Amino acid sequence: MRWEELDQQPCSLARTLAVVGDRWTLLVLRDCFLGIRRFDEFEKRLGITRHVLADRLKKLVDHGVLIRVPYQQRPLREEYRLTERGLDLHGVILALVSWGDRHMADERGAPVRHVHKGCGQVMRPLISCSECGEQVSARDIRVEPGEGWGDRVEEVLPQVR
Amino acid sequence: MRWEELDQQPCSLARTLAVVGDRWTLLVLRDCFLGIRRFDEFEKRLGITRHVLADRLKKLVDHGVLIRVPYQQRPLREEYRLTERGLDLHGVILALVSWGDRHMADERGAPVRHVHKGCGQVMRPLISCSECGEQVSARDIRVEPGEGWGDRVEEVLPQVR
DNA sequence: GCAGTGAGTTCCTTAAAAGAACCCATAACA
DNA sequence: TGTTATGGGTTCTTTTAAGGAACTCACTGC
Repeated sequence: MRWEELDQQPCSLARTLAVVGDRWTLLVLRDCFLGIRRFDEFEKRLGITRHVLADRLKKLVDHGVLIRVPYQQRPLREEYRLTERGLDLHGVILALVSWGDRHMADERGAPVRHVHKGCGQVMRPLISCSECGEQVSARDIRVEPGEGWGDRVEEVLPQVR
Repeated sequence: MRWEELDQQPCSLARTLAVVGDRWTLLVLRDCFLGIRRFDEFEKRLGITRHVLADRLKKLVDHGVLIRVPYQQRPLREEYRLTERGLDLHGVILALVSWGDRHMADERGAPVRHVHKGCGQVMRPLISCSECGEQVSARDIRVEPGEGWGDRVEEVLPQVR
Protein backbone atom coordinates (compact mmCIF):
# COMPACT_ATOMS: atom_id res chain seq x y z
CA MET A 1 0.00 0.00 0.00
CA ARG A 2 1.27 3.46 -0.90
CA TRP A 3 0.30 6.58 0.97
CA GLU A 4 -1.68 7.86 -1.97
CA GLU A 5 -3.99 4.84 -1.63
CA LEU A 6 -4.41 5.32 2.08
CA ASP A 7 -7.47 7.56 1.92
CA GLN A 8 -9.24 5.04 -0.32
CA GLN A 9 -9.29 2.43 2.40
CA PRO A 10 -12.55 1.61 4.16
CA CYS A 11 -11.01 2.74 7.42
CA SER A 12 -11.47 6.08 9.08
CA LEU A 13 -8.14 5.76 10.79
CA ALA A 14 -6.30 5.25 7.50
CA ARG A 15 -8.21 8.15 5.96
CA THR A 16 -7.35 10.43 8.83
CA LEU A 17 -3.72 9.38 8.63
CA ALA A 18 -3.73 10.32 4.95
CA VAL A 19 -4.30 13.90 6.18
CA VAL A 20 -2.41 14.15 9.47
CA GLY A 21 -0.48 10.89 9.76
CA ASP A 22 2.93 12.46 9.63
CA ARG A 23 5.03 13.68 12.50
CA TRP A 24 5.75 17.10 11.05
CA THR A 25 2.09 17.60 10.21
CA LEU A 26 1.07 16.90 13.78
CA LEU A 27 3.73 19.21 15.16
CA VAL A 28 2.57 21.93 12.78
CA LEU A 29 -0.97 21.39 14.03
CA ARG A 30 0.15 21.53 17.64
CA ASP A 31 1.59 24.97 16.93
CA CYS A 32 -1.59 26.00 15.13
CA PHE A 33 -3.50 25.23 18.31
CA LEU A 34 -0.98 27.34 20.21
CA GLY A 35 -1.82 30.27 17.95
CA ILE A 36 1.06 30.14 15.46
CA ARG A 37 0.03 31.31 12.01
CA ARG A 38 3.01 32.43 9.96
CA PHE A 39 5.49 30.54 7.88
CA ASP A 40 8.59 31.87 9.59
CA GLU A 41 7.16 31.31 13.06
CA PHE A 42 6.52 27.65 12.31
CA GLU A 43 10.00 27.42 10.89
CA LYS A 44 11.69 28.97 13.92
CA ARG A 45 9.73 27.02 16.52
CA LEU A 46 9.85 23.63 14.83
CA GLY A 47 13.31 23.61 13.30
CA ILE A 48 11.66 22.12 10.21
CA THR A 49 13.17 22.69 6.80
CA ARG A 50 11.32 25.32 4.74
CA HIS A 51 10.87 22.76 2.03
CA VAL A 52 9.00 20.28 4.21
CA LEU A 53 7.09 23.04 5.97
CA ALA A 54 5.83 24.46 2.67
CA ASP A 55 4.78 20.96 1.60
CA ARG A 56 2.91 20.18 4.85
CA LEU A 57 1.14 23.53 4.96
CA LYS A 58 0.05 23.08 1.37
CA LYS A 59 -1.33 19.62 2.09
CA LEU A 60 -3.20 20.85 5.13
CA VAL A 61 -4.71 23.67 3.06
CA ASP A 62 -5.62 21.20 0.30
CA HIS A 63 -7.39 19.03 2.85
CA GLY A 64 -9.32 21.97 4.27
CA VAL A 65 -7.65 21.80 7.68
CA LEU A 66 -5.97 25.18 7.30
CA ILE A 67 -6.93 28.21 5.26
CA ARG A 68 -4.69 30.98 3.93
CA VAL A 69 -5.82 34.42 5.03
CA PRO A 70 -4.08 37.61 3.80
CA TYR A 71 -2.91 39.81 6.63
CA GLN A 72 -1.35 42.53 4.43
CA GLN A 73 -1.32 43.63 0.81
CA ARG A 74 1.74 44.97 -1.05
CA PRO A 75 3.51 42.65 -0.75
CA LEU A 76 0.78 40.10 -0.27
CA ARG A 77 1.36 38.12 2.88
CA GLU A 78 -0.84 35.29 4.02
CA GLU A 79 -1.11 33.42 7.27
CA TYR A 80 -2.48 29.98 8.00
CA ARG A 81 -5.50 29.54 10.20
CA LEU A 82 -7.37 26.51 11.40
CA THR A 83 -10.72 25.95 9.73
CA GLU A 84 -13.62 24.37 11.60
CA ARG A 85 -12.42 21.09 10.24
CA GLY A 86 -8.99 21.84 11.63
CA LEU A 87 -10.31 22.93 15.01
CA ASP A 88 -12.11 19.62 15.15
CA LEU A 89 -8.70 17.92 15.22
CA HIS A 90 -8.27 19.22 18.74
CA GLY A 91 -9.45 15.90 20.11
CA VAL A 92 -6.64 14.11 18.31
CA ILE A 93 -4.00 16.50 19.66
CA LEU A 94 -5.48 16.27 23.14
CA ALA A 95 -5.46 12.48 23.06
CA LEU A 96 -1.81 12.42 22.02
CA VAL A 97 -0.76 15.02 24.59
CA SER A 98 -2.73 13.29 27.28
CA TRP A 99 -1.04 9.94 26.64
CA GLY A 100 2.33 11.67 26.65
CA ASP A 101 1.49 13.33 29.95
CA ARG A 102 0.64 9.97 31.49
CA HIS A 103 3.44 7.86 30.04
CA MET A 104 6.29 10.03 28.85
CA ALA A 105 6.51 12.86 31.39
CA ASP A 106 9.76 13.26 33.31
CA GLU A 107 9.95 13.86 37.05
CA ARG A 108 8.96 17.50 36.58
CA GLY A 109 5.50 16.60 35.34
CA ALA A 110 3.52 17.69 32.30
CA PRO A 111 5.05 20.50 30.24
CA VAL A 112 1.78 22.28 29.60
CA ARG A 113 -1.54 22.48 31.40
CA HIS A 114 -4.94 22.64 29.79
CA VAL A 115 -7.30 25.01 31.51
CA HIS A 116 -11.01 24.59 30.88
CA LYS A 117 -12.29 28.13 30.36
CA GLY A 118 -15.76 27.05 31.44
CA CYS A 119 -14.84 26.00 34.96
CA GLY A 120 -11.39 27.58 35.27
CA GLN A 121 -9.79 24.32 36.38
CA VAL A 122 -6.75 22.51 35.03
CA MET A 123 -8.32 19.56 33.24
CA ARG A 124 -7.48 16.18 31.80
CA PRO A 125 -9.58 15.07 28.85
CA LEU A 126 -11.90 12.15 29.59
CA ILE A 127 -13.49 10.06 26.90
CA SER A 128 -17.08 9.12 27.38
CA CYS A 129 -19.90 7.37 25.60
CA SER A 130 -22.16 9.70 23.61
CA GLU A 131 -25.17 7.53 24.48
CA CYS A 132 -24.92 6.89 28.20
CA GLY A 133 -22.29 9.43 29.22
CA GLU A 134 -20.19 6.88 31.05
CA GLN A 135 -16.42 7.05 30.83
CA VAL A 136 -14.98 4.46 28.42
CA SER A 137 -11.63 2.79 27.88
CA ALA A 138 -10.33 0.20 25.40
CA ARG A 139 -11.95 -2.80 27.09
CA ASP A 140 -15.39 -1.21 27.19
CA ILE A 141 -15.71 -1.07 23.44
CA ARG A 142 -16.49 -3.68 20.81
CA VAL A 143 -15.92 -2.95 17.15
CA GLU A 144 -18.28 -4.09 14.42
CA PRO A 145 -18.63 -3.40 10.68
CA GLY A 146 -20.71 -0.35 9.82
CA GLU A 147 -22.55 0.83 6.71
CA GLY A 148 -19.39 2.08 5.02
CA TRP A 149 -17.67 -1.27 5.47
CA GLY A 150 -18.67 -2.47 2.01
CA ASP A 151 -18.96 -6.13 1.17
CA ARG A 152 -15.41 -7.34 1.40
CA VAL A 153 -16.31 -10.62 3.06
CA GLU A 154 -12.72 -11.78 3.10
CA GLU A 155 -11.61 -9.05 5.48
CA VAL A 156 -13.31 -10.32 8.57
CA LEU A 157 -12.95 -8.41 11.79
CA PRO A 158 -11.22 -10.75 14.16
CA GLN A 159 -12.37 -11.37 17.67
CA VAL A 160 -11.57 -8.49 19.92
CA ARG A 161 -10.36 -9.40 23.36
CA MET B 1 15.43 18.51 14.86
CA ARG B 2 15.92 14.80 14.25
CA TRP B 3 13.45 12.15 15.32
CA GLU B 4 15.83 10.80 17.91
CA GLU B 5 15.69 14.15 19.71
CA LEU B 6 11.92 14.26 19.60
CA ASP B 7 11.33 12.54 22.91
CA GLN B 8 13.70 14.97 24.66
CA GLN B 9 11.42 17.91 23.92
CA PRO B 10 9.42 19.47 26.72
CA CYS B 11 6.23 18.59 24.87
CA SER B 12 4.02 15.61 25.52
CA LEU B 13 2.85 15.65 21.94
CA ALA B 14 6.40 15.39 20.61
CA ARG B 15 7.18 12.66 23.10
CA THR B 16 4.12 10.68 22.11
CA LEU B 17 4.99 11.09 18.45
CA ALA B 18 8.44 9.66 19.19
CA VAL B 19 6.59 6.44 20.02
CA VAL B 20 3.59 6.34 17.69
CA GLY B 21 4.10 9.26 15.30
CA ASP B 22 4.41 7.19 12.21
CA ARG B 23 1.69 6.03 9.88
CA TRP B 24 2.65 2.38 9.88
CA THR B 25 2.91 2.35 13.65
CA LEU B 26 -0.60 3.68 14.00
CA LEU B 27 -1.97 1.19 11.48
CA VAL B 28 -0.22 -1.61 13.38
CA LEU B 29 -1.84 -0.36 16.57
CA ARG B 30 -5.24 -0.19 14.92
CA ASP B 31 -4.90 -3.86 14.11
CA CYS B 32 -3.72 -4.62 17.63
CA PHE B 33 -6.97 -3.13 18.90
CA LEU B 34 -8.82 -5.33 16.42
CA GLY B 35 -7.17 -8.37 18.00
CA ILE B 36 -4.34 -9.04 15.55
CA ARG B 37 -1.28 -10.48 17.26
CA ARG B 38 0.96 -12.34 14.81
CA PHE B 39 3.62 -11.16 12.44
CA ASP B 40 2.15 -12.74 9.34
CA GLU B 41 -1.36 -11.50 10.11
CA PHE B 42 -0.13 -7.92 10.36
CA GLU B 43 1.77 -8.42 7.15
CA LYS B 44 -1.22 -9.80 5.23
CA ARG B 45 -3.70 -7.21 6.48
CA LEU B 46 -1.51 -4.15 6.16
CA GLY B 47 0.47 -4.87 3.02
CA ILE B 48 3.48 -3.55 4.91
CA THR B 49 6.96 -4.81 4.05
CA ARG B 50 8.30 -7.37 6.52
CA HIS B 51 11.29 -5.19 7.06
CA VAL B 52 9.31 -2.17 8.22
CA LEU B 53 6.87 -4.32 10.17
CA ALA B 54 9.70 -5.97 12.12
CA ASP B 55 11.14 -2.54 12.85
CA ARG B 56 7.85 -1.05 14.05
CA LEU B 57 6.96 -4.02 16.23
CA LYS B 58 10.40 -3.91 17.81
CA LYS B 59 10.06 -0.20 18.56
CA LEU B 60 6.63 -0.70 20.08
CA VAL B 61 8.01 -3.50 22.26
CA ASP B 62 10.98 -1.32 23.26
CA HIS B 63 8.60 1.43 24.28
CA GLY B 64 6.49 -0.93 26.35
CA VAL B 65 3.41 -0.57 24.16
CA LEU B 66 3.46 -4.19 23.04
CA ILE B 67 4.84 -7.30 24.70
CA ARG B 68 5.99 -10.54 23.10
CA VAL B 69 4.23 -13.57 24.50
CA PRO B 70 5.17 -17.14 23.43
CA TYR B 71 2.21 -19.11 22.13
CA GLN B 72 4.17 -22.27 21.30
CA GLN B 73 7.58 -23.83 21.98
CA ARG B 74 9.60 -25.88 19.42
CA PRO B 75 9.88 -23.83 17.36
CA LEU B 76 9.43 -20.86 19.62
CA ARG B 77 6.75 -18.58 18.30
CA GLU B 78 5.76 -15.33 19.90
CA GLU B 79 2.86 -13.02 19.41
CA TYR B 80 2.51 -9.35 20.15
CA ARG B 81 -0.01 -8.12 22.71
CA LEU B 82 -0.95 -4.70 23.92
CA THR B 83 0.32 -3.85 27.40
CA GLU B 84 -1.66 -1.59 29.74
CA ARG B 85 0.37 1.25 28.32
CA GLY B 86 -0.64 0.16 24.85
CA LEU B 87 -4.30 -0.25 25.76
CA ASP B 88 -4.17 3.31 27.04
CA LEU B 89 -3.49 4.45 23.47
CA HIS B 90 -7.08 3.58 22.67
CA GLY B 91 -8.05 7.22 23.15
CA VAL B 92 -5.62 8.26 20.43
CA ILE B 93 -6.95 5.70 17.97
CA LEU B 94 -10.51 6.60 18.88
CA ALA B 95 -9.86 10.31 18.31
CA LEU B 96 -8.33 9.67 14.90
CA VAL B 97 -11.10 7.31 13.84
CA SER B 98 -13.74 9.69 15.09
CA TRP B 99 -12.34 12.61 13.08
CA GLY B 100 -12.18 10.37 10.01
CA ASP B 101 -15.79 9.33 10.54
CA ARG B 102 -16.88 12.96 10.67
CA HIS B 103 -14.75 14.38 7.87
CA MET B 104 -13.54 11.63 5.56
CA ALA B 105 -16.46 9.18 5.34
CA ASP B 106 -17.94 8.53 1.92
CA GLU B 107 -21.67 8.44 1.18
CA ARG B 108 -21.95 4.98 2.75
CA GLY B 109 -21.04 6.25 6.21
CA ALA B 110 -18.53 5.08 8.77
CA PRO B 111 -16.75 1.81 7.99
CA VAL B 112 -16.85 0.52 11.56
CA ARG B 113 -19.08 1.10 14.54
CA HIS B 114 -18.00 1.26 18.14
CA VAL B 115 -20.38 -0.43 20.51
CA HIS B 116 -20.18 0.49 24.17
CA LYS B 117 -20.42 -2.84 26.00
CA GLY B 118 -21.77 -1.05 29.08
CA CYS B 119 -24.93 0.30 27.49
CA GLY B 120 -25.00 -1.73 24.27
CA GLN B 121 -25.37 1.35 22.09
CA VAL B 122 -23.34 2.43 19.07
CA MET B 123 -21.34 5.31 20.50
CA ARG B 124 -19.25 8.26 19.44
CA PRO B 125 -16.48 9.28 21.79
CA LEU B 126 -17.06 12.61 23.53
CA ILE B 127 -14.31 14.54 25.23
CA SER B 128 -15.11 16.10 28.54
CA CYS B 129 -13.45 18.02 31.35
CA SER B 130 -12.18 15.83 34.19
CA GLU B 131 -13.09 18.57 36.68
CA CYS B 132 -16.59 19.67 35.77
CA GLY B 133 -17.63 16.89 33.39
CA GLU B 134 -18.72 19.30 30.70
CA GLN B 135 -18.05 18.50 27.06
CA VAL B 136 -15.08 20.46 25.67
CA SER B 137 -13.84 21.49 22.24
CA ALA B 138 -10.83 23.46 21.02
CA ARG B 139 -12.23 26.87 21.92
CA ASP B 140 -13.05 25.88 25.49
CA ILE B 141 -9.43 25.27 26.41
CA ARG B 142 -6.54 27.59 27.22
CA VAL B 143 -3.00 26.28 27.33
CA GLU B 144 -0.47 27.40 29.91
CA PRO B 145 3.01 26.26 30.92
CA GLY B 146 3.09 23.50 33.54
CA GLU B 147 5.72 22.20 35.98
CA GLY B 148 7.56 20.24 33.33
CA TRP B 149 7.88 23.29 31.11
CA GLY B 150 11.32 24.15 32.46
CA ASP B 151 12.71 27.66 32.40
CA ARG B 152 13.14 28.33 28.74
CA VAL B 153 11.89 31.89 28.91
CA GLU B 154 12.53 32.50 25.25
CA GLU B 155 9.94 29.95 24.16
CA VAL B 156 6.89 31.88 25.18
CA LEU B 157 3.49 30.40 24.56
CA PRO B 158 1.81 32.74 22.16
CA GLN B 159 -1.66 34.08 22.66
CA VAL B 160 -4.25 31.49 21.90
CA ARG B 161 -7.29 32.69 20.07
C1' DG C 1 21.02 51.83 -3.73
C1' DC C 2 21.50 48.61 -0.14
C1' DA C 3 20.07 45.67 3.62
C1' DG C 4 16.08 43.46 5.51
C1' DT C 5 11.68 40.67 5.59
C1' DG C 6 8.32 37.09 4.48
C1' DA C 7 7.37 33.28 1.98
C1' DG C 8 8.75 30.41 -0.61
C1' DT C 9 12.01 27.26 -4.63
C1' DT C 10 16.07 24.91 -6.27
C1' DC C 11 19.77 21.91 -5.85
C1' DC C 12 22.49 18.50 -3.77
C1' DT C 13 23.30 15.00 -0.07
C1' DT C 14 21.82 11.69 3.35
C1' DA C 15 18.33 8.74 5.46
C1' DA C 16 14.34 5.82 5.28
C1' DA C 17 10.93 2.92 2.88
C1' DA C 18 9.52 -0.30 -0.94
C1' DG C 19 10.19 -4.67 -3.06
C1' DA C 20 12.18 -8.89 -3.76
C1' DA C 21 15.02 -12.58 -2.42
C1' DC C 22 17.17 -15.31 1.01
C1' DC C 23 17.62 -17.81 5.74
C1' DC C 24 16.62 -20.98 9.57
C1' DA C 25 14.25 -24.20 12.71
C1' DT C 26 10.77 -27.32 12.77
C1' DA C 27 6.74 -30.00 11.25
C1' DA C 28 4.00 -32.57 8.17
C1' DC C 29 3.69 -35.12 3.89
C1' DA C 30 4.59 -38.75 0.59
C1' DT D 1 14.62 -39.69 2.79
C1' DG D 2 13.88 -35.91 0.54
C1' DT D 3 10.20 -32.06 -0.43
C1' DT D 4 7.33 -28.54 0.79
C1' DA D 5 5.15 -25.48 4.15
C1' DT D 6 5.11 -22.17 8.15
C1' DG D 7 6.43 -18.39 11.11
C1' DG D 8 9.38 -14.84 11.74
C1' DG D 9 12.66 -12.73 10.42
C1' DT D 10 17.36 -10.49 7.68
C1' DT D 11 19.87 -8.84 3.35
C1' DC D 12 20.26 -6.43 -0.76
C1' DT D 13 19.07 -3.04 -4.24
C1' DT D 14 16.15 0.73 -5.89
C1' DT D 15 12.97 4.54 -5.16
C1' DT D 16 11.22 8.14 -2.30
C1' DA D 17 11.46 11.47 1.29
C1' DA D 18 13.92 14.53 4.39
C1' DG D 19 17.86 17.58 5.68
C1' DG D 20 20.67 21.57 4.69
C1' DA D 21 22.18 25.41 2.34
C1' DA D 22 21.75 28.82 -1.16
C1' DC D 23 18.82 31.48 -4.41
C1' DT D 24 14.48 34.24 -5.80
C1' DC D 25 11.19 37.85 -5.70
C1' DA D 26 8.28 41.64 -4.33
C1' DC D 27 8.34 44.80 -1.65
C1' DT D 28 9.77 48.36 2.63
C1' DG D 29 12.54 51.45 5.20
C1' DC D 30 16.86 53.76 5.80
